[in-house]
Amino acid sequence: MVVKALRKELTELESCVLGAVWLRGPCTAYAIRCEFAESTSSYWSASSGSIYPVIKRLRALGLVSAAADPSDKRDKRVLVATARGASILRSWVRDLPAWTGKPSLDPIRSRLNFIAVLEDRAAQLDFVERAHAAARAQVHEFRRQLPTLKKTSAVEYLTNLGGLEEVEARAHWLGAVRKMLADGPILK
Amino acid sequence: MVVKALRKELTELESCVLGAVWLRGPCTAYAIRCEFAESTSSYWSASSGSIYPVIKRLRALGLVSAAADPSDKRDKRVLVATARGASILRSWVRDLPAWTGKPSLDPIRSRLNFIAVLEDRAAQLDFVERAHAAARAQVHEFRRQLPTLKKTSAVEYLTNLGGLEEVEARAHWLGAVRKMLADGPILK
DNA sequence: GGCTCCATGTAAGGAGTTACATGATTCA
DNA sequence: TGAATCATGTAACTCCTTACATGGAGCC
Repeated sequence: MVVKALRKELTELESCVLGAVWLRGPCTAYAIRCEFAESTSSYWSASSGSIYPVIKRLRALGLVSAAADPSDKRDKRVLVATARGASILRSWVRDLPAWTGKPSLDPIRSRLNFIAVLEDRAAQLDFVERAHAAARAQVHEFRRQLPTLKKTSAVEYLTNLGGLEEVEARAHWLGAVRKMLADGPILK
Repeated sequence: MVVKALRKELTELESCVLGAVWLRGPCTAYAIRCEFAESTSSYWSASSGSIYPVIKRLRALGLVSAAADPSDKRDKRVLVATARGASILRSWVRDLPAWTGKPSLDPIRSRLNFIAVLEDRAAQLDFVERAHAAARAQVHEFRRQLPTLKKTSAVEYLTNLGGLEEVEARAHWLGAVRKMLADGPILK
């Protein structure tokens, strides 16, 4: 395996796949794919068309190694993160780029910018209330699954707690938007 | 101008550009570009290489119309959203897809998943504390500029309030992570 | 005359998406 | 024996990115 130089930083997806291999390995690419698919915060499709090329790149960079499983007649390959892979992962985690401190791209916030396109108060209120309801539903979803995680894994518990607090904040904010819209003039 | 059919939904960027033209128009593509560049939540580079092709597509779809300014010797074109554009924008704002209810992709949360790669407690604590400090800095940044927005524009005030509440939640969460790490065992 | 800002674009490339394709294994 | 799952991949496409290219307008 020829190890290519890192011409630039890994993408978020590449880093997360590397992390998953480091954390769960030895395991197959398929297992990683399933984990991404089941994950609550699956912002990636994690289809075979994305995951296998990512693994290929990580292997070419010498960050992940793959060994064929002789007991399996299929093309099953067992992945492990290399020492170099762990080192790159470590600096990805540690060296927070400046943009990671900024708020994320919230699709509700994006849409609220143009709420004036909804011409009457009823339509604006309806929009805000549906977004609010969706946020509260997500809060309940997180609250439902947090207790089991608390027993299983401290890290998984904490990451899900982060998701919970984010959607709680969104729900709280939308409550304020709703109140401002109900009490004040139409937004334009 | 031949109007193409919408073969699928607009991307978030395309919708936001359409929204900006609808809101600020008549204006040039350059003005839109500047607005995106200055925006706090600029998740897009908004370079000319992205903005002009987007405008081109929106024009081809008949959502934005462009008129040459005879008083200007340059290739200056003044953009306005068409009625069809306003209608598409309206449904983009109104019809929230299911995924918009989910928590966003938080790079800190992504990294926390693999915090075990930082091998000693000091390194883990250092990571959490730096993320915490960055979040609090962002909170102060938002708090600083909110009062002026309150007077200027209700919508801009509300969207920035949303950003503030998100980073406040993140800061609060990282405080909890810090405490758990300081009081309990190392994360793995 | 040169510098900065206004203004519009193209070209090459990368990363991720959907859709397609293949075959072994396991279990009812 | 047939269906679901395990397992790996390719092909075409889209969108966005960086870098490059051009030229007028205004100002010192």
